[in-house]
Amino acid sequence: MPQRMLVIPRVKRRIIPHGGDAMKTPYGLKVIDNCLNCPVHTQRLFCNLAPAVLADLDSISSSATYPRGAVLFVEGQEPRGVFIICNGRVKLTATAADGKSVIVRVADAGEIVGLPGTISGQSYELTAEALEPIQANFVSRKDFLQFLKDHGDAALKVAEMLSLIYHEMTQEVRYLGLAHSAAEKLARFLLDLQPIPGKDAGSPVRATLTLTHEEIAGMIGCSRETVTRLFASFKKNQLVEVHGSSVILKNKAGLEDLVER
Amino acid sequence: MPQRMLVIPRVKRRIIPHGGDAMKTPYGLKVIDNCLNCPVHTQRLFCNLAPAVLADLDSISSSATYPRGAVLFVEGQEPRGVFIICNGRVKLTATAADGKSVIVRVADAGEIVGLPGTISGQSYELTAEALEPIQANFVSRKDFLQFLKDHGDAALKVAEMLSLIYHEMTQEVRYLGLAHSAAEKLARFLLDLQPIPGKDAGSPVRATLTLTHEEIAGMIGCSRETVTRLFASFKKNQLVEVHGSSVILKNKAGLEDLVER
DNA sequence: CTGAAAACGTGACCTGCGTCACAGCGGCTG
DNA sequence: CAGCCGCTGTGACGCAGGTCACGTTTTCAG
Repeated sequence: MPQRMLVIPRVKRRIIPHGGDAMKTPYGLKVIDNCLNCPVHTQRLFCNLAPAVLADLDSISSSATYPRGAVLFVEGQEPRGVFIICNGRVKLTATAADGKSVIVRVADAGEIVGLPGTISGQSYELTAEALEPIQANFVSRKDFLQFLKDHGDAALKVAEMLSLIYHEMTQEVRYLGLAHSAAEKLARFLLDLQPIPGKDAGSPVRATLTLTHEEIAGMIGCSRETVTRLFASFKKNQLVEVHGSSVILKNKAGLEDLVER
Repeated sequence: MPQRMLVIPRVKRRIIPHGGDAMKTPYGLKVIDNCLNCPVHTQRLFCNLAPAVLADLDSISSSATYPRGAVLFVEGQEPRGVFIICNGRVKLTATAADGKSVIVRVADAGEIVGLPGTISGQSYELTAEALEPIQANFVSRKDFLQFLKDHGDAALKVAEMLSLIYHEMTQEVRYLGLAHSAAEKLARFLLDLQPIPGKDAGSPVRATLTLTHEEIAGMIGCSRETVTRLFASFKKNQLVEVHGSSVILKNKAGLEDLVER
């Protein structure tokens, strides 16, 4: 497999517009220019950390935007540091020698990628690629480790984050190891989607699905064709409805049946 | 599936004798009675931590021994705390509703189990069961979190451990997701075994394998019969030799071929 | 708008391995 | 020492889903 470029400049997919009125980049991102103001940080990342600590983090991080398809790092690389995602999503994949790959996790805004490698010093075990145009803060390994040494509470927070991504990884193992059929895996995948909070009382769950069939196949461990076929069969059986990029789980109980059994 | 007892008192397997001249329990363990003296701690666990910190840890941990088959915790339980394994090995499995299970990781002496759940507060995601009679120190969640708050360097160390178990989990995903055949998975499994350090210069690698075919099947994600059949075929093709519980990789290159391709 | 590439849809084929069933075989245990 | 249970070994069978091949639709850059 040829070594891929670190940053693939091609931007293929339609830009997903983000709400808010911040400055727009060529990729349609709103730019966050300061860690202290970043809503993501205060909400999820290092919540409850003192502003002084955040300011410290800000001083060592450098922000950048990347187009869709940009590769933040490749598995096997020496860990250079962590990327704190401000905006957009990043997919983390494990790749085999023949190019076959499994999407282990999709990191959303507010999450950190490259954390385990950076902490342990072992080479990155996954490849990180932007699913959409993203903005991310990079913190070098050296600076980040020093930052954690200086701020014990941040270190604890990092341990918490590691626990969360460990949890997501466990889900992945369940997909790959504990399913009897591809249908079961796809059903579980659909049920795991974040429901759109819009109308919550209504029973048919809606969710947005910005992954291709091929990417879904990577996540649940089957071939692209199987995903296509299963979607067709699910539609026929009134389990789901697909309109563009939004999925409606028409019969949630039916999907749960597929998983439970 | 019936809820299993927390501790299964039956001891079926032959006791694996441990070296050393410490006191022997009914299970054949040598007992370590103090964290400060425990060779495991100083070597791997919280290495480089100040003795005062270790003493603190000692004061909040309670030691116990468990027979083979004892279940330290079950997936889905509220996280009660962590178990620091002093002696013996613990297998961590994810189980499906129908009883099918995947061994995610085997934790050796010096490692901690129950860490992610304890840190994040989410319920244990795996089930921990003693593969052999073990001795372990239990630290309650409350005490452990306080301990980490008090000792920032320990928190960093915990983050490191989490990174390591994350790494092992990644291996598991590779087994389950990126292999073309069961033969490839078994070959990778055999190559991942810890070689016995005895005679290192000799090319045929030796390793001890204290897992049953069924357990191996759980680790690489296939059926017990397939493991048996593959072992037979590997023997026929002069790839491995099995003598009791020790495995000799006669043709390491041949095994690597199976993995690479 | 328009052409090309990516994504989706579907049929045919075939094989790897799960499943079932049962047979030897140690080795605890009473 | 007898009987039982857990582990290993092997054959037969079937099918889920991978793979290939190709057509259609959608996306998007210039």
